[in-house]
Amino acid sequence: MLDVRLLREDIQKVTEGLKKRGQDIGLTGLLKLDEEMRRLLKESEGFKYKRNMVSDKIGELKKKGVDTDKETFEMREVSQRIKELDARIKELSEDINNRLLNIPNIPHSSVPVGRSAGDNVEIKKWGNPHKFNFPVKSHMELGDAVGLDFQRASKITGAGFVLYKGMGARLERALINFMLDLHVKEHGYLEVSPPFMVNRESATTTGNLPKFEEDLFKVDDGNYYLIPTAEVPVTNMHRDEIIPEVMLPLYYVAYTPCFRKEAGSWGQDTKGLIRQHQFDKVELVKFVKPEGSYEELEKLLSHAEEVLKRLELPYRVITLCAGDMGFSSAKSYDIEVWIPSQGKYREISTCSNFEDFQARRGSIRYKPKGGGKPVFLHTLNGSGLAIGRTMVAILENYQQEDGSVIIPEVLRPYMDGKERIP
RNA sequence: GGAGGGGUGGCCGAGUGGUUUAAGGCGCUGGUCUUGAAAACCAGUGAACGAAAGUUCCGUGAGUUCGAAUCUCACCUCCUCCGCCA
Repeated sequence: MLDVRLLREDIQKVTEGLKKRGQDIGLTGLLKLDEEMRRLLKESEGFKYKRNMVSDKIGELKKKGVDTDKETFEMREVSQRIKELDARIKELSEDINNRLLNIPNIPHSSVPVGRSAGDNVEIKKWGNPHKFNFPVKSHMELGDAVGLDFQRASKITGAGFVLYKGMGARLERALINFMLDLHVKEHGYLEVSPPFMVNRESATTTGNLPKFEEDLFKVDDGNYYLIPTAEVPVTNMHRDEIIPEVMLPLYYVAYTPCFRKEAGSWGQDTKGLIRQHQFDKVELVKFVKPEGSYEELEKLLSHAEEVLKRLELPYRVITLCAGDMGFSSAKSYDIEVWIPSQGKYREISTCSNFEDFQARRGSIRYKPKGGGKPVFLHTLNGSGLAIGRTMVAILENYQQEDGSVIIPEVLRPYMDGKERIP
């Protein structure tokens, strides 16, 4: 959420920032509402001051046994007026808030201008795609032998789900454990295992609500939502909290399944593991002071990259252009892994700095050491990594002519030393 | 699912209609004292809006009243017991 004060003080800057995203949002109406609300608030407070004074006086007079009918009658009207004003103020502030909640974050100055994925900028490549001297198979073709069962998942639930069996299930679990261990033991993250359903407030903090409700699975029973990423529950760990400065930075890593409706992406990646309604992901989340948040983003990115380096999977990193970034992000990098069957790099992680956008929505602040007012901190997160797509990359990049798949060395300790599946 | 009891500042805890501008304690910060420390003593210690005066916040939301932490209703949540259950 943007700061209303920024709108009041520099509406030009905000408008330009949003234009960079390709969004032309009129803000003058919002400013008018804000002005009116503040005017009424002043008026209401004046009446409240009066009410408090006279009410105290009534108390004293009554103690002395003096008649207070005149004052009581007068205050009855004042109270009525306050009630009306407060009702209007509440309406206005709800309206203002709703509008603010629907405005995306302003891109950081280093973010390239652009409308869509075509304008993203590649900044780094690592590893070389392997040359195969036989026709490469897709992970769907390879998957059968290692226990990927799409047919049965579809019978059990429907399209967009997968059933892992045998060594496939084992490989998935190995990936989760490998990634968690790396981030916990070597990168200094605290492992958390959060709820997989969240309430409205939590989904609003991260920016999934109110604008993107159609992307979420709703659990009707309790007004809960299945999480689309661990970012949602983990970021909300500190919602409505004021953290002592000495506690910062906070690094968390969480493994969770993720549930997404994928509304609006019909027809893309309909087959295979790339796009599923449910997939597993290991997610990195940081709470940091504003000053260092962009260095923290670089570090976060390197932590996610490290997973691919150790798995020896070729990848590249791109900076997302303003138009291709997520709603809440101020700057995002995508890591894309090489997919041999498609002959291109595909997204496997997004690392983002949200600055204080989410912190403001969720009121997540820290208390400065030397005293002073609480300050909104900066939140960041990134996949480290998406398990399903990592599975795809391993199956395809490590495939052998006979249809078997070599297990990357770092995963073997998690698989009883096995070197190859099936 | 049934029955009962709670939710007050960083923490503990008093407060059942009007000097409560939320007592008191602990913790924390600063000071005095001390060779240094501890102890003792003194002072200061929540948040939002506002230039300020001030207004608001005692789980949340409605209501009663001139006036609500305090009374009424609904909801949320925690605890105890019973039942069911991984």
